[in-house]
Amino acid sequence: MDDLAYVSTAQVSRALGVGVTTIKRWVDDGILPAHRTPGGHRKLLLADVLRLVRENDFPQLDLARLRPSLLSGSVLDETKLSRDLYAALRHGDASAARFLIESVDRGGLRAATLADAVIAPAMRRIGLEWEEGRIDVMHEHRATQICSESLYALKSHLLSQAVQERPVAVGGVPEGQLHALASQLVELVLLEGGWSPVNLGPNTPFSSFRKALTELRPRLLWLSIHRVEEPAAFLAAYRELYDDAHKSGIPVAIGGQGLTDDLRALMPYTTYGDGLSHLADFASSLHPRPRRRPRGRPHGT
Amino acid sequence: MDDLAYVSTAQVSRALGVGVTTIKRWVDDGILPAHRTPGGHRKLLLADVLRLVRENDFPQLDLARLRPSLLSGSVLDETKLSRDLYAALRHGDASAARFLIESVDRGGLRAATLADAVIAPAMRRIGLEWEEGRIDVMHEHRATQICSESLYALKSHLLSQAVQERPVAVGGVPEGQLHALASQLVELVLLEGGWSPVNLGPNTPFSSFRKALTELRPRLLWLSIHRVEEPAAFLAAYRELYDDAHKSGIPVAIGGQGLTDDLRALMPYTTYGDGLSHLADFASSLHPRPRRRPRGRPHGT
DNA sequence: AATAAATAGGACGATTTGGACGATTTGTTA
DNA sequence: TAACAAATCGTCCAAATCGTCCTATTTATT
Repeated sequence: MDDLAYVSTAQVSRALGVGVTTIKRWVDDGILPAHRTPGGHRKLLLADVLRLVRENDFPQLDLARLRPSLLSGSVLDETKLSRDLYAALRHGDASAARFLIESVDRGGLRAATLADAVIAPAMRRIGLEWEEGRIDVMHEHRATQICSESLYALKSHLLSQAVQERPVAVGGVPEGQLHALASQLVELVLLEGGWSPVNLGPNTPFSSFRKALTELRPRLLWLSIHRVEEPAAFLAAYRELYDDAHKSGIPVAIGGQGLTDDLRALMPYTTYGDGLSHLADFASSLHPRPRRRPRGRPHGT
Repeated sequence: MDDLAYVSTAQVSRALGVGVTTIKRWVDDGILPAHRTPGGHRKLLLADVLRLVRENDFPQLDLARLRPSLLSGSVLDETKLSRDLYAALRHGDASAARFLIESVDRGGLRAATLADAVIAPAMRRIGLEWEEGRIDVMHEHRATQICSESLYALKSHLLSQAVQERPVAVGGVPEGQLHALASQLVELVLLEGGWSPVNLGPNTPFSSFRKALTELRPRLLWLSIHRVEEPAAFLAAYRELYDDAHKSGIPVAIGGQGLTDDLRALMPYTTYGDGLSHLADFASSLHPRPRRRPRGRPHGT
């Protein structure tokens, strides 16, 4: 009875902007396929609705309202997801990539898992192919853009069901570095963990992070490191920032593939170099997230 | 049905003071976009109607009649919007910014207007304050991130009601340049104009654009120029790209605040340096959407 | 002024839509 | 398991919309 792939007539009618009676008639006339419960209630397969809307020129108000999972019952397999995502990114299929990434949310996978087990492998593989000269930078850029866009869509989704009163976390990608994707993933992980992330984006000077510490008074600071050109200068600047944060009692989480073991050994705490799952755990140790149980009849969504 | 986004032909005809038949004809002629129910009833998006009204400068518009709740008092004023957006960005109020940017679409403003009259002034003002040292880079970065996020949300919205069969346009920001915002706005403008934009993002080598030309066979290439460090090298690389595109018969649109008059004078076609409205016009000349034809007897014969 | 082409708008029967109604089903809570 | 509230059912009917045909108006050319 937990099959989320089904939607009711009322849900569809709201999403398509027509009356409930009309939906019922469409089903009865065979325009919309539907199953019936023993009691006679119509159960529409979301996939059918979406297909008909796309194939014909149906009105469509807000299909996002029909959020429940499209993956009827099938267990989410991160490995397969990652492979599918890789294929979609490789061929520049934006809508497929977006669908896959959003399905992660619908399927109840954690954001940290999405990052570590789905997106990271896919992007790493694309990066590898680029280094081997099997694809152009163009493909890599296109993949990054599509990924970024899909992640923003997902964030928008998480944001819509977020509660108030969240501790602030500030972070970004230090100066000289452009890879914004990792920082976006951190945003998602923190958002899911009940935080209010403020992403300063790529190429942000260390001084700006320090400014943000005093002005925004976050309870966590994160840094994504993609590659370190000059370790000495980097370490010096980082230590200064770290001292600042330490004085204010603000923990620092730093990670990314640019964070080599050599580097890590020389840095004061706290790294999440082994993946965003580490960061998620660390963050939730700072701010244990209260769990809610949905109450009452409304099964809507 | 008092659902918010859709209106009927009769409602529009009353609000605009024209006959119902006329509205129907406009829809049938493609002047006014509309969806169809399976039964054949037209469903017009309020935003599309407002866009038409705004652009054709209707003499008598009783739009308050259409949706009092949506337009309550707020005659969309780009100047005010821009000021409000500036304030939201300045204070890091992401949800306010997102609301403002989405309200532009609800109110029927064109994407090009959003870019030229709302976002550009707000971001320019923030950039100015930064140069004058009145705010930190942090604020500028935060504003950019918030803007970017809101624009992605808007794009996602436009995408959900897009049709198939769109010509492809490819573009991005050339190497050495990081300001991705402008390219995002181009994406929106093209999307609204019926294109399928492929954004290669910031810091894309010229060679990649050329690769994209042969591989994706776009019908338009766009470049966003934020700042040119070495004009000579830039011009050389650009000319090479332009020649490639020209050979394939692909028009090139180039613009951005880095495109000074000096530079422009030395470049082969087609610039949109004066704003995205220019780009929108240019793009729609390549892929014309149905417009109101001039009345009377056609010229010549 | 006369003319042709294109748009505007009213009228018609036929079709579609959506709200209202009491009866029934469904999922959660006691 | 019983009780309950929310959601859905089927049916009926008024209102809205459809497509078509016909005529009036506007506009640019002759």
